[in-house]
Amino acid sequence: MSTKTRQKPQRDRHQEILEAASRVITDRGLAETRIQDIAEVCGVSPGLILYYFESKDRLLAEALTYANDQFYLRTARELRKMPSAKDRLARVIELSVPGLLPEYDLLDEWALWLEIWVRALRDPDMAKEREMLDRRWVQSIAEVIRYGRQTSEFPADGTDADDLAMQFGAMMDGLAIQVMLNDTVMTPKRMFDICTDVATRLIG
Amino acid sequence: MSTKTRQKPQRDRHQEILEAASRVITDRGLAETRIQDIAEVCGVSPGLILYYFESKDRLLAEALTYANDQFYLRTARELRKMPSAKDRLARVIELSVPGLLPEYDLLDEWALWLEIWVRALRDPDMAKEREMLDRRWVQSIAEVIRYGRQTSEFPADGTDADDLAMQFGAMMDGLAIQVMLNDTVMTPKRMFDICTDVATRLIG
DNA sequence: GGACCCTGACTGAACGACCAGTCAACTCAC
DNA sequence: GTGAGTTGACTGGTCGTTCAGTCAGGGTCC
Repeated sequence: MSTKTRQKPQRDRHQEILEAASRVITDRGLAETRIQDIAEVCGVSPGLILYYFESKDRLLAEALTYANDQFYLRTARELRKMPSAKDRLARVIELSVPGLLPEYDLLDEWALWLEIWVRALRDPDMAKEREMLDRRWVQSIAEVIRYGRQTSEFPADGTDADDLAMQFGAMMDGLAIQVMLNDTVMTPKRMFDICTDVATRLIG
Repeated sequence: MSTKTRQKPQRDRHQEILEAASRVITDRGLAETRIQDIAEVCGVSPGLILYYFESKDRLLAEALTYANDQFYLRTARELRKMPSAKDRLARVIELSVPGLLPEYDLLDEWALWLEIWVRALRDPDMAKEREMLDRRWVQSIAEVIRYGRQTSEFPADGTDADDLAMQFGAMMDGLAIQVMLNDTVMTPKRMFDICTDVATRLIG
């Protein structure tokens, strides 16, 4: 919508800074991220960053989960619109393979996960946050399974949907790490094939 | 326990520093590791660290893989001595669960893996090194499987041993991340049970 | 055996680069 | 005019790296 006050009130600086920060973190890595870098991406002075966030540390912590949060919300919305459980599952797999879909920055998403994990090692708050993000994602895989069993697309006699989702998710995490790190053997396509194959065998 | 008498030609400073460095990295994290910290653990001046290593960066890179290398060699030796393939597999699982065995510092091993991954994201040399370490480990799982099929402890009609080892290894990686990060649901015991269960179903 | 020198491990003060966080001053919409 | 938003120079501290110098042991020559 058009506004006469075209500059400031419209622009959400808080969010803008979070986006810039997660951009810089994916590019440079958490440890090499400087306030100056974030300010430059925003086209703003370094002082302003500290005007909106009480410290660099807090900003980085928020930025780490921000991008993942956005990704989850987008994906959950997308999945809900698909009528077929098989399509939903296929989409989940596609979205879990780093670098498979060029239109998504899945490599970036995964790079942020790595940084979250490292930080969670020594920051209990981040550890809690990670668990929440992870649980939520595994939960939505489980829901796809339950949905498919309900619509009879998947056989209903298998393992508990939550356990299945958890094991399947763990395997995808492990594979994604290899793909993300440019493993010569584990290419995006290979990971996709493996996941599809395992899904067919375990889920339906 | 170290006396200030300087005469040990036996003492390998290079190795001593690598051990101190990986100790500090596991305690403080790669990003928070200072040369001063490493020097203190060695009971030595900061200058000496740079006397043995051309830069902090090189030292850290070496230290990251050093501990994992030691772990692998120790484990490979141990496995070779066990006559039963089932015992070997059980041991591999035990050794893959962070925090399960108090006598091993498995949490430390895994914390170093995380740091290796993050560094490998932007350091091609480290990426190559990681792939080598990973491949070696998966390979030794595959060998356990092949060994068990040879001794008829495992059924021989299953999937290709290398593929199996790779999928199984990936799942353990994913689960280990959760355990390592103090997930409330994924405890060491639960991971162990899941791995044992999956191993029984997939391998034998 | 002792005087001398050489080597190299080791020290720690000093340097300089870098950077998070502060703050006084400025802008501009209301 | 007020105050939220914004600037950018500045401060204080940290830390990697350098380097001139110390010191102990061993070799060599007399």
